[in-house]
Parts: sequence; structure tokens; C-alpha cells
Amino acid sequence: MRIKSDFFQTDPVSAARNLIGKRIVSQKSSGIIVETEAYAVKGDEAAHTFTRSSAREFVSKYSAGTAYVYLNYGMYWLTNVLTKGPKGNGFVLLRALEPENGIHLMRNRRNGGKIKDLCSGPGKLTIAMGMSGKDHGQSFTSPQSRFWFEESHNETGIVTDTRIGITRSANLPWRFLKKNNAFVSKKKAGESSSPAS
DNA sequence: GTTTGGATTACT
DNA sequence: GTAATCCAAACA
Repeated sequence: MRIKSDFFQTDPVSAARNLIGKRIVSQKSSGIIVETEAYAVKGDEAAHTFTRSSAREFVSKYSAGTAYVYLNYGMYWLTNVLTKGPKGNGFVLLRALEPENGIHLMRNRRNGGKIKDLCSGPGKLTIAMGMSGKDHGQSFTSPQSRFWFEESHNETGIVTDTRIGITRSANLPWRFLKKNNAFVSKKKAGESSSPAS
């Protein structure tokens, strides 16, 4: 079952949590979403809408389920989904996938590497799924979309964590991970591989 | 007009 | 630990 736009007609935190375990399909590849983060238009200093007028313009111009793709650190495209609902608008950042179908295509786009590392980060998964800035403003939920989400009956075992890679509003528990999944970008804060003793 | 700081990744 | 490399905000 393809996910319809009403799935994204809610606040970004709910949508980010609900996307864990769902399938994303793009360019003849697919994967299960194992890591997301939420960014809210209101009360979130880490969101683009806090500093960028172009982001606020994007929110008013497009509807829920639209792709917000932007260039980060001058070199990597990061993929977000716009959410709009009564409790507030915002974005869900796709941070990691467990590759499923079309793995050979993902490896070609990513220039090789281990399957575990193909989509273990927002920049990597955008490349692996064949997406880039040209997809900015395209819909995930219209019938003619080049990419979409599907139900997968995999939506169990969700862990909550704080967002990573940001400075402002870094204490909000708005990062969601699939429990015990080896394909996430980094482990939950406090589960460091070399704990202090 | 110039400076600064990122929602990152790959390599040492 | 740090280089790579672009955009837009903030400052002058």
C-alpha cells in the first residue's frame, strides 16, 4: 500500500516516528526507513525555517508530503518530507535506510562500499536512492511521483533519541531509530562503542 | 563586499 | 582529527 498525503497532515514529530519501519521506493531501489529526525516550524531553533526565509516560503507554497531537498556543507543533498497539520508544520529528515531492492543500483550510485554503509546517513541515502536537488519541491504522495513511501508491516521497536549534528535546540528528543538495527547512522547517545569505565 | 557556520562524509 | 566545498545569513 502506497502512503497517501494525509499521512503527512500532522506535526513533524508524529510523522517522523510513524515513518520508522516504512518502505521508501525511488529510482528502482527501495529500503526500510530505520532512522529519522523531526524539525518543527515553531519553537525549533535548529529548523531551517528558524533562519531561512526560503524555507518559510517553501512551507507556505507546498502541501504535506512534498520533498524538501537541500545542499549541506556544500557537498551533500539531504532529503526531508514536509508535514502540515493542526498541531504544527515541519519537516522529517530521512537519516538512514536498510537497503532492500535494487542494491546493485545503490552501489553504483554510491561508488561501491558495504551494504551496511550504503544508506547509513542522510547524505548517503539521498545519493543511494538516486535523488538530489532536482527533486526539491517534488511530491512523495502524488500518483505520478518518482518516489514514494509504502506500508511494510515492519513498524515495531522504535527508540527515541536526541538529534545529532546540530547545535541549537539539541536537547529535543526528536530522533527516532529502529531498535537493534545495524543500518542506522550512529548508535543512540550513551551507547558509545568505547564507554568510559 | 566579506566573513562565518552549517540537519556530512571519507580518509588519515 | 580534518579536508572538501556551497549557500545564505549576518555584519561592515
